[in-house]
Amino acid sequence: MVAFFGKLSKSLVSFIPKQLSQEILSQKPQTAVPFSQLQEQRKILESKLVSILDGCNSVTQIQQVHAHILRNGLDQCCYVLAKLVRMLTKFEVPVGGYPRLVFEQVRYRNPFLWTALVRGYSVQGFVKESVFLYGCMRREGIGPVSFTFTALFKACGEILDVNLGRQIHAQTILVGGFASDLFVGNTMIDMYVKCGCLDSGRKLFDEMPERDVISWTELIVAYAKNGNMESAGQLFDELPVKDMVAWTAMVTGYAQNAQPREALEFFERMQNAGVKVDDVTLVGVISACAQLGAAKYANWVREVAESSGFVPAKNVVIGSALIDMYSKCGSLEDACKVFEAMEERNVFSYSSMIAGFAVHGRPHDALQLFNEMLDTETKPNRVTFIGVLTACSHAGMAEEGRQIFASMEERFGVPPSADHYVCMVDLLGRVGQLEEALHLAETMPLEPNAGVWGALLGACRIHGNPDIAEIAASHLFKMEPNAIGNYVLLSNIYASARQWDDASRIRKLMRAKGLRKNPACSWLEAKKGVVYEFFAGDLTHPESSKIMQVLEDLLDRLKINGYRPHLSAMAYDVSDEDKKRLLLTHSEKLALGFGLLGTSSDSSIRIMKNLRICEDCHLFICGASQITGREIIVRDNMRFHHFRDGQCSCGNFW
DNA sequence: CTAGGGTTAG
Repeated sequence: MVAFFGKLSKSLVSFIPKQLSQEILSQKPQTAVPFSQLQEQRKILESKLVSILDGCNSVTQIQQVHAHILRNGLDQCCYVLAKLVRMLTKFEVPVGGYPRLVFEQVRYRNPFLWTALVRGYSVQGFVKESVFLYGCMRREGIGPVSFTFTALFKACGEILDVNLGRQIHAQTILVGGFASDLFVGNTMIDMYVKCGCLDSGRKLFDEMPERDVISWTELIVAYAKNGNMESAGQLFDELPVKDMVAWTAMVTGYAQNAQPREALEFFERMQNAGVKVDDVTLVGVISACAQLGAAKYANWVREVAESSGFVPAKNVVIGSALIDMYSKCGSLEDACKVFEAMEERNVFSYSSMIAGFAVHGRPHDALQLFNEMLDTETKPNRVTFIGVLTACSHAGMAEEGRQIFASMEERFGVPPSADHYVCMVDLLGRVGQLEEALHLAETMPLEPNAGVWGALLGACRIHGNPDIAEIAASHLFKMEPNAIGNYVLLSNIYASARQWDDASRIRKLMRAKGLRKNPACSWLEAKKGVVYEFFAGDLTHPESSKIMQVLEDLLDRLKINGYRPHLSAMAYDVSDEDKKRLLLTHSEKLALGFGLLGTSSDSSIRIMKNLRICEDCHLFICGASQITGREIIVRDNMRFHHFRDGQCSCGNFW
């Protein structure tokens, strides 16, 4: 019987279309007897079978139960069969096949049986069919139950069809009573916010007769995703009973909105409130630590995770988050260790590790890992390719990059986005093919974003091409009129090309727009996790004279090795002596001087900077790493530079 | 049946 049925269902799966046929639905079904009015014996029987079905964890097991039902002439027990349909669709059995067949074999259909099918269609993404079936159900005079509506709203949220959602919303009121059902209300809020109609969701929330922590949390998350942490916080404060999920939503919300300190503060409050923490909470905290980029936090969060009993090797999400965090905190070794130890790896783990290699200037490791990833079942996604292309770009591997870019769509089904074009323009630009990069930007099939022109402008700085720089900048000034960096870059490109008038014209433009340079700032962590900050030209640090002495000494020794201060990019109308002085007090040099003074000679010096490292400092630190024999790691706002023995991992492209 | 998660660019 089982074998026979297995065969039958298989053939039906392939023959019954997923689209609903009018013919089948026009058969006359009849309303079933309500469960409460069933005979006692039948009640017991159905309940028993339902609990057996609940325990099934494969389609084969469900088929066995079904065979038993048919064998014993119970094929009109619609409560059990509704459960059966529900279980089948849970296992992603196509709803047009087997579950549909079960539905049709029952003559006396109850709301649960109908709903099971409505749900089935909706979870499999056949929303229109699901709604159509709901219409049929209504025509037959079958009243919906609350999860008929939750299924429909969930589907609308998936396909972002708010108009359909509003129609069904109207139905909940028309049919009566369902609009005030808590479950239905919550799914409606979720539907509205998923569709981007936060106001509708909020209105619904305000009008709901009954709300629970889930209703609140849904809105808190919606505000957070909209970048409105103020409203999220307000709601959170008003929330009478806060649970772990609500707290986590706040922690994660701050982390996702680039407010890592607030995220950590919230996490602390959460712990003080005695709320339990789980892996989801920790992922938010780890992400906040990644943004802070400090080893101090990295070590702290790892301890928190371990003391909460979460092992990175056994939790793929925690592991992936840690890989990202360690690589952003400058410790590629720790990132690798986590990656190696992981028992399961997915596209996030690989992408994070690949991006880690790319940003730390190890393109070959990135590409090797990409190839290893392809050997596994893991499919790369658009983010993976950003990492891979960035790696190619840093290694100057234009040809490999081109090939991978071309293979994205045809081999991996990932259509290149504007961001991938950014990588390609960057790739071509870095190797000096500026004309080609410009051509790509001008002819790409998508609308070029600011990143595309920014990459081109950056390449013009490396290769000193003011003409193409002007084209790129003209786009950028329109797209990002207030982004100071673009003006600075263009002005420096002009200055390097000795086009002083143009350079000062740009400076004037900046002034006219009221734009002021962000003060350059570098910082480093000394012992005990104390952070020291240095601003360019700022000699107020108590050890400034010692720091300057160290730098002067270094400068003298570097000059012997052939170093010359890189003055050309400075557009200031001051004497060369003053320029040299200004250069020597760049924030990253001050931090370096302090690092050489204040840390033991066997450890590496880790400096962070809020802007891109300057050309002169890059040269200076390269030399310093050779003279002092120290490893110096600088994280600027773009990437990591590992200086060792007079070489930098970025290959002088940055 | 309803709520919170990790990767990306100049």
